[in-house]
Amino acid sequence: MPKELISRLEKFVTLTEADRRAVDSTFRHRRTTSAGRDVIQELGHADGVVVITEGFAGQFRVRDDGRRQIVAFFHPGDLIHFGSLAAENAVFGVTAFTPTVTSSIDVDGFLSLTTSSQSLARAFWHMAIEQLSIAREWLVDLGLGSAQQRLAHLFCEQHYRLEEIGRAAAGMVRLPLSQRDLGDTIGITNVHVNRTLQELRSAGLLSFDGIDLQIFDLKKLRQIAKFDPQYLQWRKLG
Amino acid sequence: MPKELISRLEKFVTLTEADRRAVDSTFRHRRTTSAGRDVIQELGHADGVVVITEGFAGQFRVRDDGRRQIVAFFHPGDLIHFGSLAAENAVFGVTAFTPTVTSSIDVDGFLSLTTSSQSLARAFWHMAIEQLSIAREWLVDLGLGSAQQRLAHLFCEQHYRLEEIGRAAAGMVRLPLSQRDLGDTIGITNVHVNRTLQELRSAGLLSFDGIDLQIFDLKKLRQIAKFDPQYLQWRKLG
DNA sequence: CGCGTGATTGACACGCTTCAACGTATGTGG
DNA sequence: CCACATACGTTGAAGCGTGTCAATCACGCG
Repeated sequence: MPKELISRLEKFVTLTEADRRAVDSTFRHRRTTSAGRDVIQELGHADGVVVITEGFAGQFRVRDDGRRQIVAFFHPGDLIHFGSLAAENAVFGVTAFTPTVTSSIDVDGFLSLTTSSQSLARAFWHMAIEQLSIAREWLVDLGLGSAQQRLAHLFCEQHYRLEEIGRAAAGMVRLPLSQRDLGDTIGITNVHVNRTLQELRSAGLLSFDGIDLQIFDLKKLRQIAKFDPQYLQWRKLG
Repeated sequence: MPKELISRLEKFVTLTEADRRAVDSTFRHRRTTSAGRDVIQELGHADGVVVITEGFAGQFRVRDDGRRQIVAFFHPGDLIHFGSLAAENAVFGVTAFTPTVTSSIDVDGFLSLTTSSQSLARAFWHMAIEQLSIAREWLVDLGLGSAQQRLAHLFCEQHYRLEEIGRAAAGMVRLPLSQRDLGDTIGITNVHVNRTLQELRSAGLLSFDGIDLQIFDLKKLRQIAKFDPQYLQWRKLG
């Protein structure tokens, strides 16, 4: 089933046919979630290691006062949850921005998978470390960037990641996020997102309508964003 | 050597004597770094998986304009680098706030270690996921918190983590950070850190002199910080 | 057609930054 | 032992980026 996962793993290592079959036969529990629903409930009991195979989802926390912070975006092939490998309950929820398909595996099965093949172990480690790397890059962004810079950085990263998995065409990517969603990600209000978007638009850098993002001047946008994709690049190993 | 690492691993799983010996014999390359120096060079070539066994260090990025963002703090037992498990070069540096001792292991050795024992695999996975969890908690903090709340949160987390490894006594922990360091962590200027510290101090919540942090009213501080240690708590497995 | 959700705009308020000055402690070389 | 340098902490005043509040607009849907 999860060919999206397999091709992601092969970003990091070369898999044998046996590796591929092993992944294919263990990630079984398939589930679909419609847009607007939660794939993982915040504070809900969530077991297993979960991968997203189709759709677009975001990891978030909601505070008592209703304010929300999005801490990650997930595209096909991304691991969205590490189940009871980690805590009993999920401390972050995951919501589906589009209809989403996920596959999961229980933790013991996951550990068997990674102990049976060093290639798989290495590949899954890479995937986790990549997420850590992305989260820390976001920290740099939130800590040092202006609203404009943060928004540009977000767009650059999503564009890069979507292109990497073959979902970008001529600078165009699908990014179905409201201005509120964007604000909840980069830590500013939806009102200010609106104004900041207008700046980027009127500078001729991009167009964005809440669904599709079209980048006209990638080089300049990356400059504004101080976006250097090194944190998303890895050497592939045997 | 790395008994700090072993006791950290045992936060997550019960290790066998063989597991302990395996860890003990593989993490060998011992290195010391004096305060103020970098344990890992930003953009430098850095191989191996590295654990800190003594001291206090921070992971950071410095931008062209000289501004710095600290993205993680490391205490004894923490993994501070995943070497070529990840990218060729480190995209974040790690600097020593106190004299620091680290042990490292080459990546192949690390993978052998984790494929040889499911307990060890599970424990190391937990350690990585815990770091991911912390990074995302920081994102929530930076995205939603005021200066006061962020500073309080930082203090609460460091206190919790230090207490966990037996380095807190009666609300007192060693935290040798300048006001600039604090600001570079929570994304505000050193000037504003100063003012914010005064608020917390004059509210009778804590005292801090750049070296020692003494918390007088943990409950109220956590309330201000909206600090819930759940993201640092894990169930221990056989 | 009427409603709800999201986008847009304007006016005003405020938290934090910036800049600059000054204090204090520590260390160093003459 | 003093002169000086350096690093960090503290304080004040002014400016700016972003938040807040509120109104209006645009669109899709039942």
